[in-house]
Amino acid sequence: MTNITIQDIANEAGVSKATVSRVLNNSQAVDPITRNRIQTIIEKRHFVPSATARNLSKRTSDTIGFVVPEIDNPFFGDILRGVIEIIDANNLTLICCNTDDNMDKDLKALEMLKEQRVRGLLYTPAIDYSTEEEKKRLGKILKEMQTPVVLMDRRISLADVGGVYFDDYHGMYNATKALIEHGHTKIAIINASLDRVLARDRRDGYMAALKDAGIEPDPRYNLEGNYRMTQAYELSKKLLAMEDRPTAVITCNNRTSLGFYKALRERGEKTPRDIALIGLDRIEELDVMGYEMNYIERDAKELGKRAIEMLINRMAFPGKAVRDVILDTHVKIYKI
Amino acid sequence: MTNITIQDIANEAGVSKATVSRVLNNSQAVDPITRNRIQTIIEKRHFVPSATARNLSKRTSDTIGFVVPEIDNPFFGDILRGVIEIIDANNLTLICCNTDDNMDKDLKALEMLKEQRVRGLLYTPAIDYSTEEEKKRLGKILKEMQTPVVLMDRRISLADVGGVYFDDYHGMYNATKALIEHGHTKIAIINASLDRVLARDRRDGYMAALKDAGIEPDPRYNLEGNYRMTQAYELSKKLLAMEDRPTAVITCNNRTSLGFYKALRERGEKTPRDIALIGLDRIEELDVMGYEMNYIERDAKELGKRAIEMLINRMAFPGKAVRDVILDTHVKIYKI
DNA sequence: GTAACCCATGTAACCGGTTTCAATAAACAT
DNA sequence: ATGTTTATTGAAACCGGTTACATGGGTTAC
Repeated sequence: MTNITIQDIANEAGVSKATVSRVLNNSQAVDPITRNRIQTIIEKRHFVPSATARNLSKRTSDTIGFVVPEIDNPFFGDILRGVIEIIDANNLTLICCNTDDNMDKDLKALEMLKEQRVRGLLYTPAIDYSTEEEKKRLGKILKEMQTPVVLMDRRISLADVGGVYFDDYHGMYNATKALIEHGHTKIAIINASLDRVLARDRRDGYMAALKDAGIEPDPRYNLEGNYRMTQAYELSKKLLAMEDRPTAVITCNNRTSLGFYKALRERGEKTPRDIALIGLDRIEELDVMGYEMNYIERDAKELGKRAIEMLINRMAFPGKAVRDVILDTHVKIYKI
Repeated sequence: MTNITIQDIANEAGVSKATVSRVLNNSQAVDPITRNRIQTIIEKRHFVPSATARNLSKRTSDTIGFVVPEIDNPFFGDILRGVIEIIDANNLTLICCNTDDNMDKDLKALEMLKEQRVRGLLYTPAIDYSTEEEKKRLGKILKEMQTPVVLMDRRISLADVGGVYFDDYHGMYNATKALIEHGHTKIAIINASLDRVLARDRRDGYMAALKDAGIEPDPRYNLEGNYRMTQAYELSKKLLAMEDRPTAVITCNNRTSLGFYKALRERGEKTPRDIALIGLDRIEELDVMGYEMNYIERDAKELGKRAIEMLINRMAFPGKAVRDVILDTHVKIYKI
């Protein structure tokens, strides 16, 4: 009933388990005849060695942790897809965690992954931490994991932690610029919390474009949300109801775009007739349907690939200096 | 540099590692004073015991395998989300695999999960196996895993394997019926491969509705695909170009719906003006945008929850008879 | 013929936990 | 005071692999 072990194979082959282990790992010369005999038995018995025992013995594992805030968001789904492709190609194993953008769940997930002794960590931190203390705690836990960490999409400044990010600064800059070139001056941005570097980058790109065009930014157009559709919807509702409302809007992820659209639609309005929109991230379904949403394109699958590649590299060369990867973005305009 | 172990804690506390283990597991009475001392040290040192060692010693694990064909498809993303919620609540660990609907990758993933000695398996088999031999091989591997298996969404008849499925028969029946009631008689179905039970169920539901209405089915309207957008697109293109083409179409998943729309749009046509459509599965983005696609609703997240719940139950009561769960579907019609 | 070497394999310790069993001391009963 | 029970803890084996080191037979060199 119980699982067959290396000892069972050794017994049946009349050798010691060391020899079987050598066959399994191709680690030392084994007499071809013996090797053959052992391999035959292994196949006949469908013996698969226990990764648990191997990991314990080797004091390592081939397991990678993957922690993101919203696994059912296509953005992270695409990232995950990219990650898994490389994972498969390298015979690694992926443990997935979802945090709902809730730092408590982040910490719980990291704890669990430490317990699992993962070899590396791919991580998009929750948006909701704020205090310096929480940040410190996070940094400490990451350090304690004794394992390379690669951040995805969202940056936190921590020593020794690499990351793959999008160039949201220029994404926002170019999107804003495109709107300005089409005559817009009252441009709103539905951003995430400015506590976070990424959101500040986006705001900076947006501000820089305004400044370069000599447009005075209106603080009322500078919205802070949390990446969720519901909140973007609420913010948009207010925004659209303003008497001096903007003529163009930029969002900060796919959910925010949808939230904006929902609010807009409720008013019986639409883009670009009543207001212009440039969304952050393509929404595949809309594109296929021929629904022409302008967007800042970011290749999430590519980000996933680059992140896991960086992680594997860091696993291979632990000492090597960390260098972030910044991925380009492209502004795709149908009609403003 | 290396990880701190139970022995380190024991040394520092001046006790044996057995006692530390007892504290960790609350498994036996330990003098409150000793317990306190040990716990303090554990916290001070941020000791997290190795799951690997524990698993080896206990000859079990808290790890669940999750194998699906297309992790970046929102349908599976939703399932995954449901699964993870329950996983978290039960302090389990989830290993994710993607198969691209390719049975070779299925087998490779299952092998890997066996190696990891997972406690249970959530599995949506690839669509592309066909021969009896392959099916046998799959059954054998699943049996060899010595672990409960719960199938998700796609059924294969194997002894001792439970599953959670949607009632696609009635979904299709009701969708077809709705179309008929709106006057359609030439109704096409873009299905998956009829090698599979699920696709046959759907065809049966569709056929039954036609029969109940006294409509002779047209074999040319009975399309077989592979769940992918590209193929649905090709099939739809041909279908729409037929001279005696159907007046209504039913698809078999979200990708198929999009493929159909793409083909339709290329012809400058749209629903429901030129042809009626009922898609299988809601497409959230379209719904939010107010794009009124009729659909057969299936709650994928709920399926995920039910599947992992069933799995946990089977882990707890290994002997218990297997009983499948069939989830209802609802036809949502905007305009036909 | 013997020393030096190589090849194939076995022995045993080890990884970091859990668990059974035994030991000791304190508490209790008589 | 002595025997019995109970509470707390330690010693040691075990889980299923890996690996450093030892062993022994067969070659080769001289």
